[in-house]
Amino acid sequence: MSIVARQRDPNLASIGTCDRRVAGSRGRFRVHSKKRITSFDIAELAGVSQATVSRALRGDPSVSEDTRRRVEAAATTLNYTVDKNASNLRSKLAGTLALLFFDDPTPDDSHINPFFLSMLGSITQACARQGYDLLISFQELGRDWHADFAESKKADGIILLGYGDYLTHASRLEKLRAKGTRLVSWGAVRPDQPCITIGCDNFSGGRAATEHLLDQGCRRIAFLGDASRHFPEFQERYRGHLQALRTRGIVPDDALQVDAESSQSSGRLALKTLMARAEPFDAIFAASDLIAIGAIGALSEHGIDVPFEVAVAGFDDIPMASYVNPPLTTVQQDTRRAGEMLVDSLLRLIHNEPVASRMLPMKLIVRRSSLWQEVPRAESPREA
Amino acid sequence: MSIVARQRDPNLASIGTCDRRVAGSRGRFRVHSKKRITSFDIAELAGVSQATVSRALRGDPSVSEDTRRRVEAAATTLNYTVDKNASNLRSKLAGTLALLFFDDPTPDDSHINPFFLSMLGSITQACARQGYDLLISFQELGRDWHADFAESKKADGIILLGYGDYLTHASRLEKLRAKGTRLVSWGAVRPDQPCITIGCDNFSGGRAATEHLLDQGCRRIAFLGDASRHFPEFQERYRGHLQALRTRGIVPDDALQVDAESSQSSGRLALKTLMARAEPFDAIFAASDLIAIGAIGALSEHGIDVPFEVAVAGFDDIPMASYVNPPLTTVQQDTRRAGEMLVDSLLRLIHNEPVASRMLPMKLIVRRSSLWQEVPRAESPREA
DNA sequence: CTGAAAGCGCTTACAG
DNA sequence: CTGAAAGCGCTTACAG
Repeated sequence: MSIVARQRDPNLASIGTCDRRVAGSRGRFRVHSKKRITSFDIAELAGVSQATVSRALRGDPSVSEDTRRRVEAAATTLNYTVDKNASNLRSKLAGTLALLFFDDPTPDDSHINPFFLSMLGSITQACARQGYDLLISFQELGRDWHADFAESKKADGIILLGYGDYLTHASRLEKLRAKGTRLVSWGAVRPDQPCITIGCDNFSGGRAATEHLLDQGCRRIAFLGDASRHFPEFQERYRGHLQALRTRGIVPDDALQVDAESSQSSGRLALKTLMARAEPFDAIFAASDLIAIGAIGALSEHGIDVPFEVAVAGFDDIPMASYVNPPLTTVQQDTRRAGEMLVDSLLRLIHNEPVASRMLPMKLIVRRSSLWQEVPRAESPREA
Repeated sequence: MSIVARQRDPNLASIGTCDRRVAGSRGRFRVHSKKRITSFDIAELAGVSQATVSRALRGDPSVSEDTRRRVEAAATTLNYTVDKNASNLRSKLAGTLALLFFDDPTPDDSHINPFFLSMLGSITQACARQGYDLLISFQELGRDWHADFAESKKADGIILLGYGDYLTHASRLEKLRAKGTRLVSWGAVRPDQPCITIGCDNFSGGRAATEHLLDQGCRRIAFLGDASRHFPEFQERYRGHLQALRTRGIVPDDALQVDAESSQSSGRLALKTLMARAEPFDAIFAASDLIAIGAIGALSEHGIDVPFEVAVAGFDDIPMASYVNPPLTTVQQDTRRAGEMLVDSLLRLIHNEPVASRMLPMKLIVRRSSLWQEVPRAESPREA
């Protein structure tokens, strides 16, 4: 045994001939000074092979309990950490998920949309619970986005997040899929989605919000939000809205739909556009809370009272919604659950387990912005 | 040249003897089918050595323009992406920063503190601008946190974020530093900080808020927030608060300070504690907006009007602050700037450039929650 | 300006 | 249960 050790360390032979103080001075041999501590160092200290160190540290069941303990002790002593790059290179796994975040940096708020911030938080936490790291990357929507994480082996899979214009993405998503990239996205759950998608039940949410406004006695409900194919989630909400109207025998009026993207400034602008049309309206269903909050601001500038003159409902239930004045009625999306589902689905994809797109239930949260009952309404506009 | 090629690919020799169809059928040689495309494939296609491919793709100036173009074309053709694990393993750089996020998961809000969410957003964006990826990791404050990113070579440096009890961290930070880990933290900028720290000018912020409240005529200003060494940022704000009082000749009253951590529920609780003490107070300076918002909620439950009976100021200027009722006077921290500074400082550290801790200027944002002037106050409590 | 060769620090068949 | 050996896909001196 000692012979083996001697063979391994040529310096050992010279110790006998060394001055005692020199030999005693640390660093005479084993001069790891600036060198990284590797599994070989642990192996030497624990008296096992490097391969065994690797197995022990990864919890391979074939390693004996006794050996594992010795290896772990040695690793602790030397303050050793496995080099992830080497480990990933060999195993072809990264232990990391990537979040591609698409944000249209609207000029007014350099702040990120609070809804997505909340999603981001829940995704991060879900990853942590699963023992994965999360790599975050912002992608400006306009630019050519690169999702090299998977190909470059930095991440095992990708989560796409953002109000996306999926039409412009479709070809890229297809390309990624062709390469075998594991991919899940947050968005509108539809049969034609190019990848596994987790999303809120936008249709039911839109219907519930509009039904609620109808229940309040509103008859001319404006929809603020881009209802085109470019914003499938908004479009679903709009479809739900239309369905609620039709079920009650109300003919939708195109003049009451104004495009808007999810920001306060856009909501404010949409309200002004709506006012300029001089169409009477008694309620607003905004495709997102930010739009709703912007619209409420514009309404109050026009001296229009919410909810007594115009009832307002939003979508998302961002934290701010319960603090605006009046508190905002909205459709809540369970971001915590959403984050969990996204991470869970992606991991299933990575492990080649069956996965399907899924729709998460929404919940209508009624707050003061939509409540007319308190004061009976004098002159509510009739249907044209 | 063709001889070299022949040596490289033993299959080449047999082509002549093969049935034409077999030789023609793709996959007879070069069976990359499931194999990853590597720099060797690019080298072959571009007619250069693998080393040259590596140089060309990294933009090494020694590569000729012509060669670079050929290599890039080949890479595009084969849809090649550099394997980051291999590249990092060799170069010992990750192109990634890690964000260790310390959050005390308070029972009431599973949501992340909005202030940090905003910091997270700005840090992510700053990283993107610098061409770095960001690895995010949640650390529960109570637990033994592991910052293995640097050692495991997944990240080139670490940003620490969170209202930290730095005393409990100090030893760990020291250990990391000893290992040579690049580290910057967000927090209280003090001479005794164990690492480079970027932070708001909490002292001036606290002073400004209290001076403002004094200017409004308030005389008994309660401070809601943990003012112990365990929350250095809150402590600085408290110190600023005390200084403002003393400058005006007001003797601080310990009975007006109530511990609270940054959450609404904690703010609510602190307000109740304060009320239970039966000490008169005419204003509240909360160490954070969340505390302030919680306190306002509790005040309104007690039928106490804000701002006419009690003026309130917070700290942070989270997005919600301008939407609560009444809108909250607060001390704004420039999160965008903060994120930039953190990333910038960390990169300087990584590049061995000189860096120093820095304090960012704050800005008092006066909103309605602190404004008494509108209605002259009847019975303001006198100093004891 | 380019190539041949070594090696980063692991994991994983293959043996025993 | 453990070891010897190969090799993951790059980067980087070292030559020329």
